[in-house]
Amino acid sequence: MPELPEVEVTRRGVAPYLDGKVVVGVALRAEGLRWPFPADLAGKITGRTIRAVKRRGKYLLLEFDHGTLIVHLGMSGHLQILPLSAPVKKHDHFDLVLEDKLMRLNDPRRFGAVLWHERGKGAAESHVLLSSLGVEPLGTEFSGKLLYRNTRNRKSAIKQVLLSGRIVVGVGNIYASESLFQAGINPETPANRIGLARYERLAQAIRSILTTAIEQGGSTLRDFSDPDGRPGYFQNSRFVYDRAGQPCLICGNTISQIRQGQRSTFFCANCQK
DNA sequence: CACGACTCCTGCTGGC
DNA sequence: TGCCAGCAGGAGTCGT
Repeated sequence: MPELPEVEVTRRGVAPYLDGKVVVGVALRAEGLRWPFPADLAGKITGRTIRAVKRRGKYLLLEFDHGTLIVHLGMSGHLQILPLSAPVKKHDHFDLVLEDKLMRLNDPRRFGAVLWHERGKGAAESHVLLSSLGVEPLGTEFSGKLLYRNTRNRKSAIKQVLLSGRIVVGVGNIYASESLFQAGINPETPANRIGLARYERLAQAIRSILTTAIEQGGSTLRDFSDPDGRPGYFQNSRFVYDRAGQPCLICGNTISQIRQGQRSTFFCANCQK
C-alpha cells in the first residue's frame, strides 16, 4: 500500500499524538510480522518518552533517548490513532499505548515490520536495513546529476532501478510509473543509456510528483487513509498507473501495461521514448 | 557488485 | 451465484 507519500502522510498524522508523549504499554497480537517483534518490547519502551517521529525512505522512526523503534508498513500496513477503548479488529497486530490514545498497526499481509535499534549501536540510519538505502528524493542531495552518476554501470531498466531504492528511496510502483511518464522516459530504457539532461527531467518529475502526492494526502487506490481516517486524493492525478487500455490524457494513445520484475508498469508508448 | 527470480501473506477481482 | 487463478502500493534473500 504505502509508498513514500503515504508513509510521510502517516508520519505527519501520527507525530502530533506521539511527540513528547510517554509510552504506557504495548499490545502484541502476533509473534511478529515479517520478522519477530523485538524481545521484551514492553520492557524496552514502557515509561519512556517519544522524542521525535522521523522517516527514512519508507521506514518510520520513533526516536527515544535510548534507541529507535523502526516501523515499516510493508504492502498493506496501516497506522491509526484510536481511543484506548477501540475494539480490536482482524489483523490489528501491534498497539503503542499512550496515556490517552493508542497507535494501532493493522497489516493483513504482514509484510510490515516493527524493529528496535539500540542507541548504543549508533544512529538508526546505521541499522542493517537502512544503511544501504539511496538518498531521500525530497532532500538536497537528490538531483539529475546524482541519478546520472549512479547509473553508469546499471544496465537494468530505469523503472527497476528506481524501484530498487539503492540510488533514491521511496519511489514505489505507482510513483515510478508516474514519474517516468512525466519525464517522457520509456520505463524499459536501460538506466545507463539515459543522459544527464533526461535525468534532470526525471529528478524534477520525481520531486514534483511526490510533493504533490503528499499535499493531496497520498493515493487511496484500495484502502489507504491517513491515521485520522482521511483518504488521499492523488489517485485522481494519475496519468498512467492502473490506466491500461485507457487513453493517454496528453496524446490519446492507449496506455500500455507490461511486467517488469514481477511488477506491473504502465506507460504511454507515444509520450515516453 | 549487478541482476533476476523467488518469497513472505491475506484479500479482492475478474473470468468462467 | 460459486470457484479459483492471478494480482495487489514492498523488499530481503539467494543463486548466478
